[in-house]
Amino acid sequence: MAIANLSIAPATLPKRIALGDGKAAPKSQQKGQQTKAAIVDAALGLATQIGLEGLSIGALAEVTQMSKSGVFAHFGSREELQISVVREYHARFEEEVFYPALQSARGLPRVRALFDNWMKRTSVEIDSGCIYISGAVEFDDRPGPVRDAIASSVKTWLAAMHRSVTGAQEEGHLNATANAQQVLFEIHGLILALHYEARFLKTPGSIDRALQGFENILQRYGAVAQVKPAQPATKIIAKAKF
Amino acid sequence: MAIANLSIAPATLPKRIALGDGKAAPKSQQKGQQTKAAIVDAALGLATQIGLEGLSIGALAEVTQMSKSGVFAHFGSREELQISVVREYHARFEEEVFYPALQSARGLPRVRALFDNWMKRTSVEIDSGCIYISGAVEFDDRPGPVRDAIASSVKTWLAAMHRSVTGAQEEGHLNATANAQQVLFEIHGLILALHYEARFLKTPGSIDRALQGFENILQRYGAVAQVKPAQPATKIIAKAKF
DNA sequence: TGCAAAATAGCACGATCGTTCTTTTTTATA
DNA sequence: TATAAAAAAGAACGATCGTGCTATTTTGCA
Repeated sequence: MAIANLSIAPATLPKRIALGDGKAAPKSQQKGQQTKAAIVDAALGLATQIGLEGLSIGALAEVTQMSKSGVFAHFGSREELQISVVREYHARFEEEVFYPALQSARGLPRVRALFDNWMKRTSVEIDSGCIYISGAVEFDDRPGPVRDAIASSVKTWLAAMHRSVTGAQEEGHLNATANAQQVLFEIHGLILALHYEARFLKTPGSIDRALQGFENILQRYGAVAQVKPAQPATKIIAKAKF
Repeated sequence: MAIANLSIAPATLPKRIALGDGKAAPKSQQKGQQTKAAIVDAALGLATQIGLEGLSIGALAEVTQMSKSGVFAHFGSREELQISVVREYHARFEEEVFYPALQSARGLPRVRALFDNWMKRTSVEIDSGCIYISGAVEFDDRPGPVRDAIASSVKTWLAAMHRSVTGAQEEGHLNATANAQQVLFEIHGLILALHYEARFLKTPGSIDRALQGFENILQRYGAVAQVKPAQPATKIIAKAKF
């Protein structure tokens, strides 16, 4: 199960075969997919730093110690390479941010876990860069499949966060009259401000400000006290009530 | 007087001579500065759409009906052209967002006016693009004078907003115990989320969400009711108290 | 009006880009 | 181990890029 039913098939990964499936894995291609995965991995590393548009096949060939045409052959076009990178990013985001949060109980704990994981990833990306943010800027008025891939991934993730918020409302952890879209917008703003101020402006203390902003949002939207989720968190603001 | 004492001299504009200054304006260069201003104007239009990195001298020459070398000669390097664009953007931002807000009274009215103007500009930039946002992504790990120019402009503006918030605290319009940096971070997040969701994701209702978010922030940080500033505003949430 | 200076155009350069085509090497299997 | 297929390399293409150099045009002033 992926973030949503419209999850993207990880075509670039070496097919993570279901263990003990009985049926032998399709043996037709092996080395190809393997090096393709290595190329996508390197491309993802380059793209997070210099952006999907800055990603060049020549530079990628140098990094992977391959020839330009050798790299190119795996994708058929630069655009297809970019899409593969977006898909790989999506898969890792899902694996790192979404899935682990499902361990937390439905309601406010899961909202907190999702945000915490999102924050952790964004904190790392202060150094490495974020494709969802740079890609949005690079493709915001350039229609095409790359833009569609990025937008679809982001929307999938935001929809997952949205579900967790409405879930928290249904559990009575958040004010039922609150507009979940509004909550999401404000949370999204915190992440974007963190990325901007920490990565570009290098403003110290940005992470704490994002965390504090999240607590402010929860408080405003009527979060009642919860036992903090298992993950080590930073600070508790909401007063105990239950 | 500019946003801050470290304001940038508008070297690219046709010298906006002080009217009736007595002294004759320096006549040594005229046509040159004039076409240079026209080039910068066209460059700004291109850069907001496709970014400072996407800005090419060839495309600029085509737009301005000039030769590549004719355009190039005015700047000496592409980097200098980019810096000129940033400076021009800064000047217009100042003129459009900062100065008009000084008409509003110190304190909360001025904070509201600054944010309203910022919102208006950002709303326009949903279609045209914003150099402070795209530039941050393009140059976030590329040191150099272009990055410095963008960062300096943004910091100047954020510092101006920061002063207005502390001013509102001194006037007793906002909670004196509030952290102004925190307030600014959250406001900045609203602008960034608006740009992201409206321009890239094309999510409807984003403008209203940013406006609502601003009211939420003011309410949280103890805004007492104010007579709304002269500018037509959208909605009042805070309850009357004074 | 003539003349120096400034502004603009023309042209070519080296570099890099994505892509195509052909050839060589490597892989997987019968 | 032989062989066909897949993977990778090599070389070249047209296009675009920023930039430098030289010629031409335009400007402003004596």
